[in-house]
Amino acid sequence: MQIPSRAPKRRFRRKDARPSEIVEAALALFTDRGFAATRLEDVAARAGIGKGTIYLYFPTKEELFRAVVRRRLVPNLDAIEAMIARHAGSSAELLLGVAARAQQLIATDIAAIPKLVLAESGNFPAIAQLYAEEVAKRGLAMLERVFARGIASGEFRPLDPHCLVPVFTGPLLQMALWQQSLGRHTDIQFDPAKVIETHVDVFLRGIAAASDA
Amino acid sequence: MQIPSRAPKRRFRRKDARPSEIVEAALALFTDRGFAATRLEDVAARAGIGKGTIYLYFPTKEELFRAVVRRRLVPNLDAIEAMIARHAGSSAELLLGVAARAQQLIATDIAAIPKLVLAESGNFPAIAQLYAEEVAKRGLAMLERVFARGIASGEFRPLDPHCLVPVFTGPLLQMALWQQSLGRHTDIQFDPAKVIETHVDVFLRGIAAASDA
DNA sequence: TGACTTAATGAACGGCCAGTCGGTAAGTAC
DNA sequence: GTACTTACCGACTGGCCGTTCATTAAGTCA
Repeated sequence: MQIPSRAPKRRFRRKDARPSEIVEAALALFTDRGFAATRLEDVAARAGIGKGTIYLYFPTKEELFRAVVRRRLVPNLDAIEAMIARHAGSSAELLLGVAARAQQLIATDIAAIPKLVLAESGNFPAIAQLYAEEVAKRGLAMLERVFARGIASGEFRPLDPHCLVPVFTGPLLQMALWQQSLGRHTDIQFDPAKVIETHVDVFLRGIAAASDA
Repeated sequence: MQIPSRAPKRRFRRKDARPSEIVEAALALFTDRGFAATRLEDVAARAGIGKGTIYLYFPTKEELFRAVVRRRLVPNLDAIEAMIARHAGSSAELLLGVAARAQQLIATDIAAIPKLVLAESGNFPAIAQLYAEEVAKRGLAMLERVFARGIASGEFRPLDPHCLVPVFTGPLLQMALWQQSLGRHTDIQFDPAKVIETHVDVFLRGIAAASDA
């Protein structure tokens, strides 16, 4: 019934490489169009394959999104977790390291993922849950421990570690979101490196136990 | 051609009240479904009118969104601006007041607007621009002035006022976004009041010029 | 009361796209 | 070579929803 319209394109069979290529293409398009507005046909085109091929590897568009989060974001969290585990110096130095790492990530396309999750959490609870469990919960626990340690050692003031987490991450998140959304539609500019440097400076001074510069 | 199917619903003519009612219904639905996923038919139903009626007052769905931003968010910005203008005490007290005001707003449905703008900025540049010009730019200038004043008076350390703005607003934004998205899909809880209190405490101590508690 | 104005209605239209599936061709075994 | 397996393709379907517009009825005025 279907007349293969014209010159059929050259095919290659590469079962192993496909999933990563699709995830890569999907993140790139989700990043600048949003999840809902991205057509799977375009993802396929960018990955250099046909639309149907995506369905050989991912059962639905939503599952593809979950794969993007798992393959691109979670490994970075692992790396930060490892960094914290192996750290020996002061807690303040550790936070500086975490912030530096976050700043690196903000410069990559990975920074778009939080925006996407935020935007789609209403329509795709499964995505929100994945992110909450595998990203937010882990990151929260991680930072709470860092703060608790610094307080226990007398380095930081005795503030609630749970409350300190969003205080610390808020400005980092704001930089990531700004770059991914409003920053593209206005002449207002922020230099993420400078803002984060200021933030860490202010934050560390603000939680320091006593005399400290 | 169209057979008015069944018992036509009772009509009322209320030209003046319609726009606000529509905006109200739209914000409520946008809030928990997102902009793209909200059907105009549902907005109409919630406002107690027919679908076509919306088009008597708003030319497109996008324009309706712009109206939501303008009617609900901008007046609050005006209020904060006025508060700053009339303030006489220290800059630290002023920032406390601004944070308290933000905390109040976070408890209302207005907190959903930033999430919506963020989410749709890619697909609707006009919305991003409206927000950037009439909300972000004004808010930025406002806070920069507060910081500059505090620095000039010797109350704050000489940090870059431009960089301080996202440092100050980041945690506030994060609380608003958390409540509107992830907070609904996980058992991780934050008490916005406590987090903001901690933030302001840490922030003020972090930017204070010298000895100060 | 009847003529007129205009707010309000909702069926129908048109365009879009996730997901399906019959079919093609690259690779493989013999 | 021939038969077979399976990665891959893309036209098509079905449903959704923003927008239109012919029609209806509420209000107004003489």
